[in-house]
Amino acid sequence: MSFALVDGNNFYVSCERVFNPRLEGRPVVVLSNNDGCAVSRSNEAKALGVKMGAPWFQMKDLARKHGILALSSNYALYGDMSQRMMSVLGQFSPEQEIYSIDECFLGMDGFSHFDLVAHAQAMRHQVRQWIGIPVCVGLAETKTLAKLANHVAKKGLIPESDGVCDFGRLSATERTTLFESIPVGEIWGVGPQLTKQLTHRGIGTVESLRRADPKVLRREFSVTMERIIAELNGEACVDMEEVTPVRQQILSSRSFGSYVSDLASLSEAVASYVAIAAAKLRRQESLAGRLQVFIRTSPFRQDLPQHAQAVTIPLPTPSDDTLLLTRAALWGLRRIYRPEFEYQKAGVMLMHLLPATVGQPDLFHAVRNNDALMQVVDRINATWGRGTLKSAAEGIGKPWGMKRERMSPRWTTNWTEIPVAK
DNA sequence: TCTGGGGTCCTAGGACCC
DNA sequence: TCTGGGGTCCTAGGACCC
Repeated sequence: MSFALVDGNNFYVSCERVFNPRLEGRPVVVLSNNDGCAVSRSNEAKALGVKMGAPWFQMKDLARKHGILALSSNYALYGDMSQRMMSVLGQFSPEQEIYSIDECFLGMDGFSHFDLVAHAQAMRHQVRQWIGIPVCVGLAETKTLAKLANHVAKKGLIPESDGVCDFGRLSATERTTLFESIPVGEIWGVGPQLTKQLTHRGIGTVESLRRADPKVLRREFSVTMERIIAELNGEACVDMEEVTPVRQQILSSRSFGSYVSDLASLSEAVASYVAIAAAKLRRQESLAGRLQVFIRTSPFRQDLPQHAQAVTIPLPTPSDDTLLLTRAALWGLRRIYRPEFEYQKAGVMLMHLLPATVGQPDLFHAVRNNDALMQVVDRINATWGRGTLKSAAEGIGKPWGMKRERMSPRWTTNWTEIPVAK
């Protein structure tokens, strides 16, 4: 088997730079919702020590001192740029798995007569020219190794690699030397906890994990660890997933722009999250058997009284009806709500999903379910934008809504915000 | 003042079945 | 001292990913 992993460099920042060249060469970060944490950083920002996920309010001094520019996240822009990038990359292989907003795997089986490195350079060039996003490419015989090769390409660990790394071109000893220099935590699937436990056992590098006994580590950790070791040794255990599998749960939650303690605002928020989740549910043609509502205060504010609670509501029959789901959610919210707390976040999770075609309607389905209405709502919102048609329970002004003070325009998805050349 | 959102997989343990 | 064997389903919690 042979895989390529293509990954956009500092993806959100790169999207912003496409439409605002003044960001080029400067330290830039893109913040999470509510302008909370740094989730994408330009190389210049990384060099200044801005860590992934660092709370922005703690970095204000650093930002002032070095002129770091911060932007609110603009998912309309990133989502659209992602689709464009993926469609260009999809032309370089018959098999493509879109793994996240900024990366995809390409199946490279049958490309053995190609110069893979030249092929990868062609991808980089094409994406850069047509979309404006810089990407790196990793090539290897398993997905785990392709991810690792991508890391090597991005960090420039092999001189003159120029954004592409093909493990197939390394001799056995070159591989060993390289793997001995990479910490075990860089491996796909090895997070902070496993890094700590592995290092404790004297397994601190990629090479030492590759040579570890898979049976022993399976007993001490889990099958996942055994698979990782096999993949590091070139035995492919994880195949391409070309059709995105339907979700098994759908979650919609947000932090509030400021703390909320009244039931009316919480109800509006919960109703809004139900609408988002239910629309996703209908798009994948599923029904939900259960719905969970949760609310919580800020865990970072231990100086304030804490409350976090969830309630799961089994639905009488599986449903995808926003109005019915909203009623269930608000019923649940009233059960867990306590007026004396300052809530920071609420959310709704749809669970026990099953395909709409096998859902068993009960005798009163036709009178109670709003199938036709939902279709109209989805169609109108698809044409005119999310939230054009909504339930009154969602509220109008949404004063509890997200803080986004530094948002760039939706350059590519909204006629009124399209860039103008003067 | 201010700390993201949305997922998956795996394991353990309890309830329950015959 | 010793109390069957084999299975499913569900939930909670932990770890990981981007």
